[in-house]
Amino acid sequence: MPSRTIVAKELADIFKLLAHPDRVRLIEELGAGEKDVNTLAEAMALTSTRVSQHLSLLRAHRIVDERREGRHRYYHLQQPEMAGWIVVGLDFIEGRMHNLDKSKVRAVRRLWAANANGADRRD
Amino acid sequence: MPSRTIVAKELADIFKLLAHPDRVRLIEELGAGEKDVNTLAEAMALTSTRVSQHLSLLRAHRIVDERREGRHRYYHLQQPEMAGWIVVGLDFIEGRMHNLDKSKVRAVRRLWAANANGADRRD
DNA sequence: TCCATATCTGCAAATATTTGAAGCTATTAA
DNA sequence: TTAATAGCTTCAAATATTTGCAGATATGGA
Repeated sequence: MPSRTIVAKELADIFKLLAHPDRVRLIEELGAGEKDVNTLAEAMALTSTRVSQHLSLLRAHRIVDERREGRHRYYHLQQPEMAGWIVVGLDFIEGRMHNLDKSKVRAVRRLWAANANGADRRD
Repeated sequence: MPSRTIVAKELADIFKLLAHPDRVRLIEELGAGEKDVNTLAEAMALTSTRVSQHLSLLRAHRIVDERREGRHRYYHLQQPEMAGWIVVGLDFIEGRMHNLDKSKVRAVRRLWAANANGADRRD
């Protein structure tokens, strides 16, 4: 099988993992640094079970990794740059939205970009 | 609904469109400039029906656009930068592959990056 | 008419999502 | 030291969705 085909398949797999709004948000939340499951669940207004399921999928594909401390599990992105990469993707949805909603996209971009910067500090 | 939620949903929709190897390749092919359906079908070793269906999906979501000339339809990316953005995504799959396959990723990156440059020339 | 492409049909089979209940493990309370 | 609790994970099962794809037919230009 040609390399292009293999690589396209792998890329498609990644995109499949990102093709769920909860998981997109999860990655952006983690772009700001590691967080435990409950913190994520609260921030996203989801049950922790659901968050845990998403995380287990992302973990299986090495998108995130966990660190255990006491009875908490802190998750972080294996490749922190991924959060920033997704933010770039916002450029492509801006054109598809009603004018009224474009400002929302820009607001979210600012929010998420700030989070990513937070992760860069690595303090 | 909070902006973050709306935007995450939109992003997830884009990722869903990209979550098919044929469509990833399609976008990379178009990253090199506009092409008609048959050219794409040959390059990708798919039936033109198949290619046409993928394109119609991408068209419906304004990822690509067509230009008719005689009985041909030439397709191009609405946002040519998208091809380059996807190439950046290769960084994230490199870590997940066996060492032997990493070189394949790099080879494909060179190939696709060259195509994208071709598109920049706009000649 | 022929060619290039689109659309329609229809379905199978895979696939993902979601929820509740049950199960672990580490801490805290008794 | 045992029992209770907190924080998560995992399992099971119902459901929803999809979505991928082939083959036949339609359309519109040359």
